[in-house]
Amino acid sequence: MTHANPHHILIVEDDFASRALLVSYFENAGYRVSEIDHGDDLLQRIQTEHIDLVLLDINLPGKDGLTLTRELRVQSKVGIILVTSKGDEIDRIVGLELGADDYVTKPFNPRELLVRAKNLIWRVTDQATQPAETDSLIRFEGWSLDSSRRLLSSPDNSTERLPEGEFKLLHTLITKPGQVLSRDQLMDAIHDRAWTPNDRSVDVMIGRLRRKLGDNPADPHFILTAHGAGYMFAGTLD
Amino acid sequence: MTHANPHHILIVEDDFASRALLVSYFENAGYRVSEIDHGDDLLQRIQTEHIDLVLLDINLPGKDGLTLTRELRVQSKVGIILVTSKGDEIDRIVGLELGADDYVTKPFNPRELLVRAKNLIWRVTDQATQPAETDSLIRFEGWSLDSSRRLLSSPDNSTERLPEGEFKLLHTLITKPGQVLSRDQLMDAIHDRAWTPNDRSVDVMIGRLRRKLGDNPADPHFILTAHGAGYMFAGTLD
DNA sequence: CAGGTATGTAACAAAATGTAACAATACAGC
DNA sequence: GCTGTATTGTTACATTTTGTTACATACCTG
Repeated sequence: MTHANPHHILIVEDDFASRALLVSYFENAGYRVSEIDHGDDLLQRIQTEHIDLVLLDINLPGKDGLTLTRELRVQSKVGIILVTSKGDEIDRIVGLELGADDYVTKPFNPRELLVRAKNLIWRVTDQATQPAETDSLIRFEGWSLDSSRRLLSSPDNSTERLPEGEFKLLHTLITKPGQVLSRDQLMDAIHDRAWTPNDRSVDVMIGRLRRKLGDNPADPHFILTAHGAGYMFAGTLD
Repeated sequence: MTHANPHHILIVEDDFASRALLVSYFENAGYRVSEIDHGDDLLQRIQTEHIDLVLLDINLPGKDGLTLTRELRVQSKVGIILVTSKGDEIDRIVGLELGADDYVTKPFNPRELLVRAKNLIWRVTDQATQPAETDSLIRFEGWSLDSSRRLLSSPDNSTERLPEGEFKLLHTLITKPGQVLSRDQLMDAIHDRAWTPNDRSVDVMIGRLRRKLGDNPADPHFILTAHGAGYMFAGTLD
């Protein structure tokens, strides 16, 4: 079966025969397949190409598959299936613990491999329903937020520059409208840090933002409080 | 990941020993675990409770695990891991083809099971980045509930903002009109927590909601009491 | 209709949030 | 480095929301 927009699978395997076998399986199943025989520029490719699933041999020249798994997972949510040859159970579990979604052992059952790949791609691409973020100008109800300069303009055309923290906070909320974000998530977005109980810094910053947005905290229009949960942006994006 | 709000795993397994083993694994790992010994009301539970992952035995009395997998996948993106006892490879692949994310074979390696569950939950909850609801305005008999702003408007056009808990409670009831929801289900919807006997917080919150809806508890129009069972929304949705 | 159990809710207690005032920190320009 | 300014973090206390308790009332069963 051919897809109008097939999903893209990257096979990283140094053994020619194994690689050819994998490629033929997935091409016959209608996928777009790329192949490389080492993982040294894997991170680069993941960043610059759109890849849904990586089939990663554990035994590779240069960086091994486990190292690559860890590095990959830090910066990407791509699906990762490890390909192992020996029966080394520990390696495989370590692979999972480093963030791989699954592993298959050679010789593998092609039917099982295909269905696992298909299910995983469904999970990976399903979540990709995220709004594009490169919009440098976000408009809502007469207001606008210029992401490139952190400029907030009100409907009466006055403009002020938001501090880094307040900007990140507003930007995080505004890119997930209607969704409650926990203090932990907001902390993470602002400072790449976790939230601890008794930390009121998010609340204070929400208060500062509300004032700049003309929001009355007793009946806010833009930033709502979800008691016991976090905050939510409730404005309407243009 | 904080344990303040642990992820919720549902174990469906008829064999007591196996079930107890699984429960202990996941409880020790800090998850919130529920267990049932048959799958007949599994679909119902998935709809009314927040569940991140289902561990599903294939051999079950009543509906078997494969049937349940297919039915589940039609209406939910919940994580599904099949638990198989015998080495029947075909069954397992069929399970994957029906939409299960993974399977484990008894006797299973607890370390592997835990890390697979953890990775899958990461995928499942990560995608929970759902786009804003489309049903943001619910109307009933002159009243309306604006989900995006937590606003309740009465027929005489007065409007008030509901607190988070009351909003979630009303929203849960109103989206299942005519259906009795137990205190446990309501607790789960409000706080992602289980209900314990002697906990009257749901009742109190129902009382607060009734007052705001102008409902006389002795003869309520919107929120009916199902004695010994729970509560039910009885209004007519426009 | 007595007795046990479940629900309604007022009154109170506890927890979470809003925010002013201040302290600490970062950072630019010198 | 130093100084002044902008930004962020902390604390304390007012307020709001939620949870608990106690008792009145309602319901069910025999």
